[in-house]
Parts: sequence; C-alpha cells; structure tokens
Amino acid sequence: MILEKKKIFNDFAASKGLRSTRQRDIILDIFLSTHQHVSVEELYLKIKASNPGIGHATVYRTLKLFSEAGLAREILLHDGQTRYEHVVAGEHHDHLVCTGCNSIIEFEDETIENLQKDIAARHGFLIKNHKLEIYGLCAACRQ
Amino acid sequence: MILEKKKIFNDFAASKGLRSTRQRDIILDIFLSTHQHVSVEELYLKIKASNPGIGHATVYRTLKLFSEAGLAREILLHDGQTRYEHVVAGEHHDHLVCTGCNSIIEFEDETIENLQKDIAARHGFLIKNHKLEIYGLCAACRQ
DNA sequence: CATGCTTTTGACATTCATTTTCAGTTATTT
DNA sequence: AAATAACTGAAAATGAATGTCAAAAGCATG
Repeated sequence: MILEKKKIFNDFAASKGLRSTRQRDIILDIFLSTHQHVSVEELYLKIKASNPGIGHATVYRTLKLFSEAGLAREILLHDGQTRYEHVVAGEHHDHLVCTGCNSIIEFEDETIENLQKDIAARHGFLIKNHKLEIYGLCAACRQ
Repeated sequence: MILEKKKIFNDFAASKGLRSTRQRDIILDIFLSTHQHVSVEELYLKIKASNPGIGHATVYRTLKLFSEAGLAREILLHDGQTRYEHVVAGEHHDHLVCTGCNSIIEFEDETIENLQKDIAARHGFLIKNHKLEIYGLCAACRQ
C-alpha cells in the first residue's frame, strides 16, 4: 500500500521528467505516515524534526506534486491553512467538521456519490472531484 | 425581498446594539445587487466606484456582520479569496465549479440534503451548515 | 441643539500562509 | 567527469485578512 503509493509517485515523476531527490523521498515517507488532513505546517514541523535541512518552500512544492500525481488532495476548511488528505483509489469520503473542537469525522455514502453523478450528467458536467463538508457540533460538543 | 433583507439586517443590528451607518447601508445595497459568489475584492471595487471613501477594512467587517446576521454565507473555492453568497431562507444550493472557465452552476437536491441529515444523526452530530462542491468541466469546456 | 459617551470608520501597519526569486547544489545524460 | 537541466533553501515578495488608533459619526440625554 505504501509501496504502491511510492510507485504511483515514481511513475508520475518519470512521466513528467521530474528527478528523484532525497527531499521528495523523505517528504513522501512522512506524508504517508501521517493521519488524514495534515496542514502543510504540521507536516513541515514533522519533517524538520528528523531532517532539519528541508525548507518550507520545498514542502509546499512537493505537496503540490503529490496532489498532481493523485496521491493527495487539497482541502480547505476554515482555519486559513491548506490541508492535504490521502487519496485512496476508488474511495471517496466526506467530512463532518466540528466547529466546537475542530475534530473531523469522515464518512462515505455511495448514494450521495451516485446522486452527484446524476446531477452532473443532467448538466453535461464532467466530474473531476468533489467535496462535501458538513459543519456543526459533534456529539461531545453538543452538551 | 430586498426590503425583507434590509429588515433582517436592521433587526440583527438592533439586537446587537449596532449603529446604523451610511457605509453599512451602501454596502448592503450593493451586496444585494450582486450576483452570487462575490469576492470581497470584487465587492470593494464595485463599492468604490460609486463611493470612493469606503475603505477595505469596512467592507470586510461589514460582510462578516451580514454573515452573522444570516444574510450571507462565506464560501471558499480554490482561488484563495473568500467569497460571499446570498442566503435564501429555507433554501440551500450547492455548486458545480468548472475548473476550465471558473463558472459556477448551482443546484439543489433534497435527497442529498436528507441523506446528510441521516448521516449526521447516525454520528450524533448537529448540523449547522454544509457545503458541497463538485469540481470538473462544464459542458462548454469539455470539448 | 449642544454635550458626552460609544461605536464606527479609514488609513496604515501588521500578520500569516503561500509563492517567487535566485544563486548554489544535485541528479541525470553523454 | 563534464555538461545540462532540474531542484533546493533562504530570503524576499505577495496577497488576503486583521489589528490599531485617532478622527468622525451616531445616539441618547439634558
């Protein structure tokens, strides 16, 4: 699974004439080891812990590449930071975002996915990706 | 409809002890005259055309108020600017965003809304609002 | 309608995430 | 190993959004 993702990135890099570098390997490793929804800053700090040399800009640049390669997906919640989540082939999940404690619950719903396809088809629209976020209070924050 | 919105804002202002100012009236008028999804910058420019005195910060502050008052809703697409859309009571629409020409098609789907409620209920989650955006290519950009 | 109190405003400075720049470094090709 | 081109890190630049603060405007009161 991790190896598979590395292969996806290597193939992408090859197809684009990108070079294989130490930094990209490290960033990919650490990104793959994270939980969902890492902000760039979080990832940068994690990387710096083991690899002090790696700069801010490189992390930004590399995450963009992961997202082009289809390994990661940018998500914008409401805290002013871009976050990246892991893309799992053939799976798409959406988010319940708690505005009380900032926790995120993921869910999947095939019926919603299909309805979206219907709607897109009705408008002659070709879906590339989509994003559904439900904001509110989680069970714990409701009291 | 426009009068109704002004009343909503006036009531909100009254309940919060806010004052009635020329600037807020102007910004509300112009906001109500816009199409969906105005960015703060777009609105600011439009306002400046007829009212050169009004400053950037005031537009930001006032849009925040509209959104607290329930007249407007913040949306984050992918161009790094916060946009505001009009809130129509009892109605919620979602967006098909064309990454080719940046056009936005709105749609409504009650079944999706209901499925979201089911999902939230299943997680003990209290929905405040939600957002569904489908990215891809519109009919015109597909060729 | 003058007074005093409070909110609001606009200009400017500031912050913070992200991008750009560019000189030096590194990977790849020959 | 030399040539070429991509990559990197540090620092500067950008751009959206927020904070600051003195001056201006609203609003209640005498």
